[in-house]
Amino acid sequence: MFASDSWSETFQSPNFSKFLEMSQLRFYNTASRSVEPFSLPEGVPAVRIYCCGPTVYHYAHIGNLRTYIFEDVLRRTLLYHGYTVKHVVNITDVGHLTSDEDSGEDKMEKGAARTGKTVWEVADFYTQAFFADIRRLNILEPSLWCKATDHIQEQIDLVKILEEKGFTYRTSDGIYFDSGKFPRYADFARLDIQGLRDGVRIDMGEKRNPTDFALWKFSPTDKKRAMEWPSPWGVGFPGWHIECSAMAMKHLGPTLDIHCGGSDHIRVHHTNEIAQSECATGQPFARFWMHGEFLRLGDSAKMSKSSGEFLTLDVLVRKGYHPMDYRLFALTSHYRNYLNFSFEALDNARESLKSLRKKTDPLLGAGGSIGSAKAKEWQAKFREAVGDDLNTSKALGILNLMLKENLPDYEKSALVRDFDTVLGLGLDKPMERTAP
RNA sequence: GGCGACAUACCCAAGUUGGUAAGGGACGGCUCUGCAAAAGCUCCAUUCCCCGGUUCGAGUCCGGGUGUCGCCUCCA
Repeated sequence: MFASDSWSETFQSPNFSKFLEMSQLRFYNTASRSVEPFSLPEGVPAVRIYCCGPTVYHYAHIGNLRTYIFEDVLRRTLLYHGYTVKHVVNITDVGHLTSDEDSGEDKMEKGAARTGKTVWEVADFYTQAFFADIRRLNILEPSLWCKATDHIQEQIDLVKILEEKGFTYRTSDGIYFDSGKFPRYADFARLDIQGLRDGVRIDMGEKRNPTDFALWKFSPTDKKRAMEWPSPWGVGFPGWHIECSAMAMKHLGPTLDIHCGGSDHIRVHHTNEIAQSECATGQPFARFWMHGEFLRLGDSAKMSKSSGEFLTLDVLVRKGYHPMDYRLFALTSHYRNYLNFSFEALDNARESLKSLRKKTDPLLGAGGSIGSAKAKEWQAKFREAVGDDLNTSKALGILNLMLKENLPDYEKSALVRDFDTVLGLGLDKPMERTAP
């Protein structure tokens, strides 16, 4: 072995093994606050993913949609890396109150009051509107959509288990989870329990701990709720958090591989899901927790449904943008970073998609497969970028560079199709733009 | 007030374990048409909020400062 071998070493084993290592999927796990290699436990045939879905009391705004795009890219990346995926998303159509203190209004009833419809009509209307958004954004349908109101019995059963194991107590308005009996309660969100206790603003009411939450709420005595069910504890409705645990475990088993949601869910919702699920089963609830960061608005407008004004996909379409413009916009940044939304930025994305399509459309007719070493290299780069905690921004850069590369059209065509299985920009078929 | 995040060109944005700033859009220039547009080509950060420090070498590490934002109320 000569010293001059350094050149050939570059193409031999040390780097090849490094390449294999690098092509391993890596995801940021909120539970550990670090990027970890992802793989499936022995004997598990499919990746079990549960994503917190919409509360269907209003339209989804573009911030919500950003999270679903992130989850879609995750799903597509797992498929791209050869995994089978069992993906469950819930539709919250009952029990989500406007406050985590278990004292606010029911969002569904609020939606009904606003629109003059029944809660069931409201749920159906916004569920359909949500599905329409999902389709327009080219988001893959989950393996299963599940509605909270279709799983009332499962939720009651889960509360019963918690009751039998001594994790619950009764107050005048419901059955509560006693977070004081789950020592690891604060760990996931790294909560400062003492600080919460000291916080003057929290009105505990009959709760034993500030972090306790309702598992089952009793219907008010003075009026009849539109949605209520009998239970061993009295007529009422399930608390918001219990639905996710009940449905996730029913459809995916006691332990999930990945649980997703928006970053706002870390502190309360997911912390509560972990507490109630792990207390019920004695097993870890999710191996990976992945959270999408918020979209931010440049100035005055707030991404808050509560404020009454927010941007929906429909609004963007009415302004002449194509849903894929928004998808590309979302893909330009990393899902764990804030993304600043402005119409100037969206214009950028639109122009960017136009010029991208100018390069890829002529390739549409060219069939072919990825054969040459050079093409395989581009594929490996893309695969590594997207597998590195979903670095879509980098992946987009690779797409652009690849298109400039000197490769035969049939290979470029094959690569575009290949990349688009993850990007989901619809580059594999023509796109018509109605607006100017 | 408490806790936390972020700060890269006109805009969006990537940047593994420090090794000498991806990509996209806009703008400008050029080519071809030429009324214009379209299209193609090309240019575009000696520099990463500021000040110190460690280092042969820092956007990347450490300390301090400034700024923006978020959470502690509802939000994906």
